[in-house]
Amino acid sequence: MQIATWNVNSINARLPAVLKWLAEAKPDVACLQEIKTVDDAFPREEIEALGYNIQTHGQKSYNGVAILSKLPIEEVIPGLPGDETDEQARYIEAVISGPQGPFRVASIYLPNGNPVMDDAGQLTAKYEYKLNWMRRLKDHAAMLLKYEEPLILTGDYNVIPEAKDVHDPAAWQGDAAFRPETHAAWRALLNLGLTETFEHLDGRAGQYTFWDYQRGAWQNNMGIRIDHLLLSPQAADKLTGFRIDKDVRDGVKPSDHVPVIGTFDL
DNA sequence: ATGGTCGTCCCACGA
Repeated sequence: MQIATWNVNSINARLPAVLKWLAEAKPDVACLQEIKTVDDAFPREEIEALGYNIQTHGQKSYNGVAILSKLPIEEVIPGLPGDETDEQARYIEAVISGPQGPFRVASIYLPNGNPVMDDAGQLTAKYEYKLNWMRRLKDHAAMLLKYEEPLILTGDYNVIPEAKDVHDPAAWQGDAAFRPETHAAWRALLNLGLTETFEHLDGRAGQYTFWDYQRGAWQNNMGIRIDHLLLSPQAADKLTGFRIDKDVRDGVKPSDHVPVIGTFDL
């Protein structure tokens, strides 16, 4: 069972690249972020033709998340609980019918949070929104963990966990993905009892999931690791592999993120 | 060398 996450940076701009990768990698479940479209404009037919069921939580121009699954999708929760006034489409969760029983996945597009400081040296509303969103995610994850079922919380977390996960830590000092407050919120989430897939299986430095379009970042391997899979104990027990499909970054009209895939005996 | 690239949608803004 392959469960993937990929920030596609517009599903419609990325459709040829997404179809090519789905056909080659054949993930059973693919969580997409930044689809940048409303539900009605999602290219359903082309993706359904590859054998996927589709659930979207879209938004015009910005954000938007989706879950593609070759297996039946049962329950769907669009939107991160905890703030009825939050209008940004950054979370969708679904229960999937696996061959050995149901498991739960979430496709997460955690806020970027930059810029962190305003001219007066105060934290910006954008960064406060990121920190609040991370608190809401922690609260929701704590509730989900009580189900004691396989749970995979995956997506673009916009969090660089450690210095080894960035090409030049000094250059990213102060960025919203690498701030002490961000790291504290990240650790609080992990401390609920979630397992970080990459750290669990590999943990080596210099393996990235995002390279900026600017400054020849890809050509010079100036990347960061911000796309993650977090697992409940019941999912971690079934984890068998992990990979980053970094070659996708070399394709035609690539996203600035690449797919990240966990393999499970689920 | 203080720019540089995308995507959305048409004007800046977000990343």
